[in-house]
Amino acid sequence: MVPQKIQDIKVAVDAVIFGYFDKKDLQILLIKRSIDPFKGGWAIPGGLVLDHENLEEAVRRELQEESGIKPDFLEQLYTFGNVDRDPRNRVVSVAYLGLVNPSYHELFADSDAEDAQWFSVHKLPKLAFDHQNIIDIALKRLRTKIQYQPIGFNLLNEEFPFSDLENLYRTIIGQEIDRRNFRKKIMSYGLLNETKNVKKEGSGRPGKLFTFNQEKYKEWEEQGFYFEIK
Amino acid sequence: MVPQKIQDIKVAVDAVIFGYFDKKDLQILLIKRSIDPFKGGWAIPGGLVLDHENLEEAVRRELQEESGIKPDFLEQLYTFGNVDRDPRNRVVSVAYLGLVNPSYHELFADSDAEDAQWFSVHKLPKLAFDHQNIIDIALKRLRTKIQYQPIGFNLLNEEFPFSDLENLYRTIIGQEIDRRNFRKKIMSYGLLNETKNVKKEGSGRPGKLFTFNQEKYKEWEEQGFYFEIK
DNA sequence: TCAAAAGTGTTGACTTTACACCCATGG
DNA sequence: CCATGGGTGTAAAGTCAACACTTTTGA
Repeated sequence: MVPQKIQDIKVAVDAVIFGYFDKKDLQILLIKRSIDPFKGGWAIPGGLVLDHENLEEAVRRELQEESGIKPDFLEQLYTFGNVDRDPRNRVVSVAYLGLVNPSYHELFADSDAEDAQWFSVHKLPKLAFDHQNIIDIALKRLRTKIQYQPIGFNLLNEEFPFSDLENLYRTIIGQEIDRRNFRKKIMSYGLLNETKNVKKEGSGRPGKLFTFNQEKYKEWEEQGFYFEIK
Repeated sequence: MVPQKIQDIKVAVDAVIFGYFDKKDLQILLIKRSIDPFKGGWAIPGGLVLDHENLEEAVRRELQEESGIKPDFLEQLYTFGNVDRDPRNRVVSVAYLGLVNPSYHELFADSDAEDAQWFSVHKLPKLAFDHQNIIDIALKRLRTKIQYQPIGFNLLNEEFPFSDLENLYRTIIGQEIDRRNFRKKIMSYGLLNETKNVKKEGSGRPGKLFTFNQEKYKEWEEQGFYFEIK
């Protein structure tokens, strides 16, 4: 196929992990680099793939090592392979997009990173390598994807008031939505199970709590829906 | 980030190239391997990335070398990185999806391949490596994508009768479509420019020839449309 | 004049949008 | 009783689906 000249390219994985805290912005997980290049700078988690592990295993391991996070949803995003991405070697990096409910995960920085933190997508620090570009692409994908697959639920608590879902969509899409029409649409998909519980905290009338229906989720995940928000 | 143990993984690119001949099935470009493993077997074009070239450059070079094809449309599909993909080394392969109008491209097998041929997606030979899997994923992507982006035009001649577009959709989606509704919908997007020419060959009433509107294409490519075919 | 493919409209069903007031609770 | 957020319906506009006959050409 190709002359067997020795190839000098490294393979890495990186992860853009989104988390959502109610009433706040959409957040992204960043780690502070403990080694050069960009030592002390912020970057998305990631690292070189080990010889014996599959790509997704590699991302999960790196996430674990660098931040303690185990994402609920994780899918391949895009592979970045330009020759000048890394000042040391040529590195081809397979980027993943992950979703996490941060209230179920404690963040800690392990050996491989000096620190790990959530940052609002609107207030990101300057990032190492081409990571800002990777995040931009991830955000675009998330915004598109949430409109035809029910992945948003991965960011919410197991039981959540309807308004959480509403705010999540508002936040991710960055656009006002009509509460009545939104509720009708979501309800029509049959994705939500009503529980008998109600939200306690906060002022105002307590909202019913919902869980989401895993079977319906799978159905809609496969066939997709069309959910344009006006 | 990660201990600098020497990594032993190779980086390759592969391409699933679709071509469409009027009145025929959708076709895929395959090459006959001239080296082991799978020597003499059929595979999708591809090969190792050179140190100094970007990923997309690598695919284009390999396609050129192995078949003489320069795809009109080419985008990254997915990266396949399981540990056991290749019996020799570990190879991570970045797969691309390409579209070509075969009547504008002569196929030839160059030094790197014994032969290069179009195969109907419905009559593929047994394929090397995990290439059948890659093709399955590419087909799925093509079928989905053609329903929200106007990429189909890349498969047609520069001037084409409306029925070509119709048949193309029928073929790719593998489903009957309503001619009247289809035409209305496509026309409403403003993607087509009517020419003064008509199709000559074939029996029956000659059809007007159309070209497609590059500017509108770009618009719709970015914003996407929603085109479910019933 | 026949066969083959091109071209073309309308109606009813359904879906989407726009829009505002009352309700339940806690302080 | 006030503030806060939760919960709900309807009508008009727009879009989609279903459906069949006429036109143009070449043989």
